Amino acid sequence: MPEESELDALDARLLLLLTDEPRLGVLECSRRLGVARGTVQARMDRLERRGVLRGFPPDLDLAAMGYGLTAFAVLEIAQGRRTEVAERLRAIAEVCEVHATTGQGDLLVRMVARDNADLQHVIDRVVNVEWVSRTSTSIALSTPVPTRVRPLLELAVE
Amino acid sequence: MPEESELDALDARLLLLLTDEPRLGVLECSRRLGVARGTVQARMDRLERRGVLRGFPPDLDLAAMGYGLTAFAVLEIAQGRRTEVAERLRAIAEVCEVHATTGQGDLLVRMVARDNADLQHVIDRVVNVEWVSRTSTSIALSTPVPTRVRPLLELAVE
DNA sequence: CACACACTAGGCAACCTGTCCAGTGAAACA
DNA sequence: TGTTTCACTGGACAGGTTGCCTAGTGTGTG
Repeated sequence: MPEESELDALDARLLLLLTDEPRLGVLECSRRLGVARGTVQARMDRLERRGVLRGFPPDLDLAAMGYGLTAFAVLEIAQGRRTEVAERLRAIAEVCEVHATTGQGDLLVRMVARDNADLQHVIDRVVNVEWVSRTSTSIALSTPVPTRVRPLLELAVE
Repeated sequence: MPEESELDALDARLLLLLTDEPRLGVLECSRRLGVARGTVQARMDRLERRGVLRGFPPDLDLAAMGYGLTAFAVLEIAQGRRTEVAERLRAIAEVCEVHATTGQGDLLVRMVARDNADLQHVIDRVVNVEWVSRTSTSIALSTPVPTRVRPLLELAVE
């Protein structure tokens, strides 16, 4: 039984369809793809089992929720304190994402805020976390390419 | 008619519920929240109209799809060429996200790759884009805080 | 006091879901 | 070559859900 972690064309077409119109049900998908309903159902089950398809979380627009500002911070932290720092960052609601990256113990943080005053406050909390030494923060002015997976799916369709 | 871009407690509880169990239908949500079905329906319609709720896109695990590596690049670009550079970056499938940030014309790029060789290839394509001057790239080793919105919703519940 | 508004509670037909089943073609195996 | 496995098709079924609508209630505003 080969690992087969690759997506075949049908998987990719299905995911592409769901990406464009997430509300579609299994039946409608089967019609659009020209396959039987059971097939679509089986594919979705398999994708979930394999962990490729995690689910269908609501896609929220933070800006529309009042969090119009996004900022990134690169944190340089004390040796061996990544876990502790990450934990403290996790406790800050406005911190939306943290990545540990190569380099001397760096963390890349994405955060949001309601306005400049709020952002100042959030940044303060982030950079004042214990064991954080040097930091450099920059504000997102625009997002020329919003988070996307579509192109990778298109590749998989062949 | 006030702007009212704020979420009230019910909105937040609904979104929280959908965040945890996205598959729930309107009826089930109404049961869990202890309100009438029509109310949930009305709230969801309103959230969509306001642009807060964009939809329910499939959440794909790129690692499970074979793209196990994530890298970030900060690009310094020639004055006034942000649009052109962004366009060329958009054409690269592995580029999953681009933000324009404060600083001297910087772009923050997130990209993925299948393995080290592939990553090398992707990075090359990104940093060789026209008008890109200095670049600095780092590889994501882990993600202590995966993309999340939940804490902000919890704040809104009060 | 009247009106608008949000919510509740219920009813209806059309549709979809989960779950079976039998039949087919192709690839893998002995 | 004959057999088994597997994915897919096409169809069936009951039960739940959706979209849509109506009527009644309570609250806040002018």
